[in-house]
Amino acid sequence: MEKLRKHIEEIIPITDEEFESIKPFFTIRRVLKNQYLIQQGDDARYEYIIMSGIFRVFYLDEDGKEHIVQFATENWWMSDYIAYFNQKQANLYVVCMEPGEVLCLTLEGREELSAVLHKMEHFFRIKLTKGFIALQQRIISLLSSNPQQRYKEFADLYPSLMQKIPKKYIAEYLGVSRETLSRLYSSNK
Amino acid sequence: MEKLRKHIEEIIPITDEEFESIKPFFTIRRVLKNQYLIQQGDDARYEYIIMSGIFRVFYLDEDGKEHIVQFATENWWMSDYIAYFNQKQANLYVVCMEPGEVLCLTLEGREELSAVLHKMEHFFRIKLTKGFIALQQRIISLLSSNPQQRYKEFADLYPSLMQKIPKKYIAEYLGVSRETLSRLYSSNK
DNA sequence: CGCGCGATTGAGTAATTTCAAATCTAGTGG
DNA sequence: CCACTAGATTTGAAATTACTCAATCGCGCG
Repeated sequence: MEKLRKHIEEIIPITDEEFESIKPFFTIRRVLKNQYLIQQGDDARYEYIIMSGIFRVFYLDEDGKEHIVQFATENWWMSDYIAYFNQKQANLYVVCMEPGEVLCLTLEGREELSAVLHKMEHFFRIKLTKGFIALQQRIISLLSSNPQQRYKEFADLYPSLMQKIPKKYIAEYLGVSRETLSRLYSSNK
Repeated sequence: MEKLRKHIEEIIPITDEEFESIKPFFTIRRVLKNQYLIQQGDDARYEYIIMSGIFRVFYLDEDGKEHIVQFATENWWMSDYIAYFNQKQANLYVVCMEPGEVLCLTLEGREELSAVLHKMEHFFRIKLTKGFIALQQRIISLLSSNPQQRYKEFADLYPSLMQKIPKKYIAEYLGVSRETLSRLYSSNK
């Protein structure tokens, strides 16, 4: 839980008392490799803050092909946010690639925290702002860069993930087939 | 300005007094067709809330090709958010396609409003949440749908824009050439 | 050692882009 | 009202890019 406090205080300092009131909203959960936190059809009851481990969030299309919405490691947030915020059934999957621990937060918890503690609403807003920017960057990248450039951008942005994640998932993140990705970096240095 | 109040109260009710304190943060600006609100290299001083008119936000790549980040009409927000939130120089362009009026808000204004009025921080958070979800939807669409499906999704989502916006910009939004887009709906009904 | 998963390679195919030209349309000025 | 123009759309054909499918290779783990 100390990690959570550090995480919050990267945005805004809080008192011991405040942190004590925040803690009960989060529950900790240990996750094993290949375990699913969310599957299509589930209620997306929680969003997860990652304490340790590596996860991927993906959409499975009608042809059974995976498309990766995001990777997530320490201090990242993840959920099927479309389902979570609208309290609908999940369309996405969240699965563990490297075992670890996550903190779970319900939407009611998030909203109550925001209502009761202005600082927490601020915290969530700032996190969302950063998330929003990151998504917009990715859209621009998808629209304007070819697969080769996108691969390079990804490698520059997330060097640590490059090491730890099978290339085929990176391909699914970039929106190319794994064969194409393989050819990109074998040919072009 | 009454429109602004209505816009805010779609999320959260405010008192007359509160609205009076909010108003001074916004300045109104009339915009002509083909006028640029932001150009690459500018300071992205403002975000804009659209009272009327139609706008597009786009990225111009090294080949001089446009890639549309978003369209915007009444009650939408727009800016080069990457530059705005980081207070860096803009990489994007914001240009008027149908004349109208916008409200302008600086980042300092946004932050001060958020700090002083918890309700406004709430308002911004909720708006960001919706924006975040929309961007994620678009990423999933870009990854998992072919141009034909994306075109249909766009038409379903924004039927009014279909009428008012030249097809070539829709192509740039969907990430296909205008020729390809043209062929899509000429062949496939 | 052998299995299973991931990565690579090759060949053929499908989709999209590019470039060029023709057509269409809305707005302007005579 | 008509002719003209600029921009938008469509069409055609060739070139490019990425995909699919299939086979092979490589490696870690039991």
